[in-house]
Parts: sequence; C-alpha cells; structure tokens
Amino acid sequence: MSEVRTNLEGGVKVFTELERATIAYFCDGVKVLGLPKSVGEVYGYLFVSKEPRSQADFVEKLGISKGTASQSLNLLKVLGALNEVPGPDSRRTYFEANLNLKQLVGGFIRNQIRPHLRSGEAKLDHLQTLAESETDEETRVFHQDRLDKLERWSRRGQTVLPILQRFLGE
Amino acid sequence: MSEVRTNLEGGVKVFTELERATIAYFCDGVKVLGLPKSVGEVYGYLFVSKEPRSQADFVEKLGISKGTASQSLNLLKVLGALNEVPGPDSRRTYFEANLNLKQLVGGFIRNQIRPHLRSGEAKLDHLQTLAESETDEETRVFHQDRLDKLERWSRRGQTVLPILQRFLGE
DNA sequence: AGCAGAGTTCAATTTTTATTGAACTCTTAC
DNA sequence: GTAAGAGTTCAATAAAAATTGAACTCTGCT
Repeated sequence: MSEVRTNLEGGVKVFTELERATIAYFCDGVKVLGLPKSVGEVYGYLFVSKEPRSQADFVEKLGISKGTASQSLNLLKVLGALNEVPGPDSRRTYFEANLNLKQLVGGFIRNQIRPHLRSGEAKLDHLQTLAESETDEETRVFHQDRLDKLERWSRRGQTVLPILQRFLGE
Repeated sequence: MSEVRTNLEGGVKVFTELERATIAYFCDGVKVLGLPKSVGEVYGYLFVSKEPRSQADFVEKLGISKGTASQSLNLLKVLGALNEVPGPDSRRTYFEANLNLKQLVGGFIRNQIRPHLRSGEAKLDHLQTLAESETDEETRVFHQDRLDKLERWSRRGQTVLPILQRFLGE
C-alpha cells in the first residue's frame, strides 16, 4: 500500500497542502483502476479547481510534459471524465471535471471493461473450437466442462455491469 | 488489446494447443485485474489440470522460477483461488483450482479492493481535516463541498461490493 | 542431531509501462 | 495566405513492476 510519488514539490508554491493531498488521492485512485498516475494528476487538478483549466495549465502547474498532458486529457475525454468549457483565451481548449459519478462509472465500464470482456468472449469461442477437436473422449469432456464454466463466468460478468452501473450511479 | 506473451513455447512439448491457449486466456484475465501474468499462468495450469499439481510442476512445466512459483501460489492462496489437497509425494504441497466463482470474487474483493477503499477513507478523513483549517471562507466551502462528494463516492463503493458479490457469486 | 529437499526471501536483473521532448499538424487571428 | 502557437504523435528514455536466482529457513525422516 505504498504512496504515489507526485512532482508537485517543485520550487514555486503552486498548490496548497490541501490541493497537493487531494491530487495525490486521485493518483492513488486511478492506479487502482490501472491508469497512469498522470491521469490522476490531471483529473485531480481539475477537481480542486474552481476555474476551468487548459493544457498549458497542466504542463505548468503539474510539471508534466505537453505530450503527457495531451494524452491524459484525451483518455479522460474518452472516459467522459471532463467537460470542455469556454475560457479566457479563445485559442485554447478549457476543461472542468465531470463530477457525475454515473457518467464516470459508465465511461470507465464502456471503455476499460467491456472491450476486455468482448475480446475474452472471442477467445473463449476459439477455445471451444479447439476443445471440440480433442480426440480423447474423457479429456475432451473434461475441457468442455471447464470451458462451459468459464463461459458462464464471462456471461455473469456481462450481466453484472449494468447492475453495478445502476448502484454506483446518481 | 495486445496479447500476453507466455513462456510455453519451449523445446519440450508439455502442453497441447488447447492447454496453452487456455492458460494464455487466464494470463489476459489476471492482467485486467492488475495481477502479474505468472499468477494467471499458475491458475490457468491448475484450471486445465485433472490432477493436483505441486510447486515443482509449475517450475518445470511453465518454465518459471521457484521464487515466482512460490509468490504466485501464495497470492492465489490468499485470494482463496486454490485448494491444498493431498498428492503422491507426502513431502510436497499439492494444489487444485478453486472453481467456485463466489469464493473467487469474494477473495478478490476482500484482498485487492477493500484494503484500497479503507486506506482511501483514511486519506479522505485527513483531507477533511486539512479543509477545515482553510481560512478563506469561500475557498473552504468549495473544498468541503467537493470532499463531501468524494466521501459519498467512497461510501457508494463500499456498499456496492456486497451487491456485486451477490450478483457474481453462484 | 544431521541431512535432504520443499518452500521462502529479497537484492539484482529483466521486462513492461509511463513519460519526455522534438518534430509534426492543425487552427485562427491578422 | 501566413505566422504564432495550441495540440498531437511517437521514438527515445526514464520509471515502475515482475521475475530470477542464490542464499536462506523450515520440515520431517532416519
């Protein structure tokens, strides 16, 4: 249960202790979800911000590179974790955190979980095919039994997602 | 969605194509859950085995080191993913896969999810404390608002686990 | 008690993953 | 139309995580 190391200790005092700790909280959070900590930093920064922020803000205040900022914002956008809003400089894109849990969970399930379940189903089909061509009767039955079980597990996974979404949302 | 690379292609023909593919399926599966692939190999090997297996079997057949076998078995034991059963050599410990989904899910939640939620709650308490000592009225209210939201999310997470467990298990 | 070997531990190493930074494209304000 | 700069891409690099292997402990048999 080790702490995530952030780059927020730099010379200039850009964040209060509270802000730093809140951003670190999100770094830990996204790690648990299997996402890089920079994603947590970006979302965390938006979470503690009253004002909308642009890519340049993330680069400057979080001390991350333009590349990382771009990629993190893109992932968060795909996940539906942020809203694009107008801001002071019309050339720039400004963001604020989406605080709707239902949408956050929905986006995560749609983009990070469902694709895995889908590709898992495809692989399972392939395994079934392989099992059918097993010549030894007893061995074939053994494997088919286990693969059936696996398929039930997979289906259970598919059906539990809407339930999870329902109970976490709103 | 890249494939996991296994070490099962070595000279000796120890696994059938079906067994190899099934073990690879579990490697992918545990990756999604944030566990190292060796854990998937070990569980997968048990999953395709009629007979109980010992640590020496994993080392020999999967081509992994004693250290990795030991640690993987330990993690799987903690997760309740395997049963210790008697085997031919009384000096060795033999294992078989636990195929009870309810127990697998329960073990995963208990050992991999709950601890994170717990430590998250503790950090959240600390954040609340920090927020209270914010002197600027408006800023304090802003942060307290957001932290309240965060606490509701966390509680929601706590309550959804038993539901998830109920719907995934048996 | 002493030995054989099963199982563990952990520093060193390898492998995987995240981040950087420089070159690129795409916008938009003039 | 073009120049400034916002945003993207991706090969190189840094950071993090998994794996190895050798030295260790523990167990039970004689």
